[in-house]
Amino acid sequence: MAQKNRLQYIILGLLNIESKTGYDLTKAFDSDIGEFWSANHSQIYPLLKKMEENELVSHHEVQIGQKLIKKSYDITPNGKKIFLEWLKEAPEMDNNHDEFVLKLYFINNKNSDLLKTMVSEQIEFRENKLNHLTNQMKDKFPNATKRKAQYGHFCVLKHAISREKNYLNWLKEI
Amino acid sequence: MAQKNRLQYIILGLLNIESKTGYDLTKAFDSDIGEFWSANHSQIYPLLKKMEENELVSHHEVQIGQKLIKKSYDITPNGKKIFLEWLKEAPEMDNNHDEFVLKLYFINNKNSDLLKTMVSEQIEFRENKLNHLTNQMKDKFPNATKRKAQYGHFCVLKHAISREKNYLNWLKEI
DNA sequence: TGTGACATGTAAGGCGTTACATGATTAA
DNA sequence: TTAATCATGTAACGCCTTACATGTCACA
Repeated sequence: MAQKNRLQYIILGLLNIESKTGYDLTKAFDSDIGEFWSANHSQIYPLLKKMEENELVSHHEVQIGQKLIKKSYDITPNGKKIFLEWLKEAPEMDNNHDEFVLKLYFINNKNSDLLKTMVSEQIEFRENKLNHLTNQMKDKFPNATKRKAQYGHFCVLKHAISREKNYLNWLKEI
Repeated sequence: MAQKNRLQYIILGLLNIESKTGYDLTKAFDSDIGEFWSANHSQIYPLLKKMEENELVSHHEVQIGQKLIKKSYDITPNGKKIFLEWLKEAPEMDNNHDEFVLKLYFINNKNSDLLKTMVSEQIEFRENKLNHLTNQMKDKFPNATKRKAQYGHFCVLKHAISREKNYLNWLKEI
């Protein structure tokens, strides 16, 4: 029944860069990562706890002021292993989230084979999608009358097409 | 504590076009609507039941073969009212779903004031976002060295920027 | 001395996915 | 006659949002 649990991998990816607190992670979702994923602190803190139980992360305490002690989380060797395995799997296409972009975020070597494979697979996937969409456009809106009768639908379809074209251009640049 | 419950509005919008069965609605999410929203039949059937209890929809039965009886759902006057109220509200910006595109899908009159207002508000919103992203780009990737060190992050940000530009072009065409 | 950012949690409940279940109809 | 599609449900469970709750620290 297992669902994707992608938040876990994002956290591992972020901790793989450097040790962070729950608060730091929360902020990351409001800035960088926020561009393609969101999460609240109320989701992050319990998950970190669970991940620590599963030995994917550990934490050390950092004294800040007189009283405040931060918990800074670190990725464990096992966590790294799990993260890298996930990164290598083919990204799943989900309507709501783009797992390809998510994985790309964590790939920093421009010349890695993984990157090349992922990009070319993604190009193929997107080309199929674009093809499907342009066919839909031809079928549903062959003339101005139909375009007018369902203007909203027409606009949305046009949007999807231009989005895919733009996506492809971007992919080909990489 | 109420969450958005946008699926309900999509169903109302689809039934507002014409009477449909749960199966028809399910199929709609695999084609047209699937471009920007997804839903499974296991979510749709119980929701239709609940919506009928709340008098947003009703159903009539249609005999198909010897034994099979379909339930075709119709929007009620109250359902229409609720749907139109939702359509008029400013779309909320959510990281996962684009409520603007969703609402646009249901607007068929090219010259409606509602469309004009929504589009211009959306343009403003997207321009702010684009601005914010280009600033981020300047801050984080001022030179080739930094772009190389975090190549994935750089690509993702470039993607977000080109996506927003593309979105704006599309909006301005409408 | 008070405001805003930092910091960390828990609880309730709705939303969405996956799986389980069953049966009818149509067309090859 | 059998496979694909049509058609309609329920159950389990994880994910996510909203709200509740508390306290520290830096700076003006």
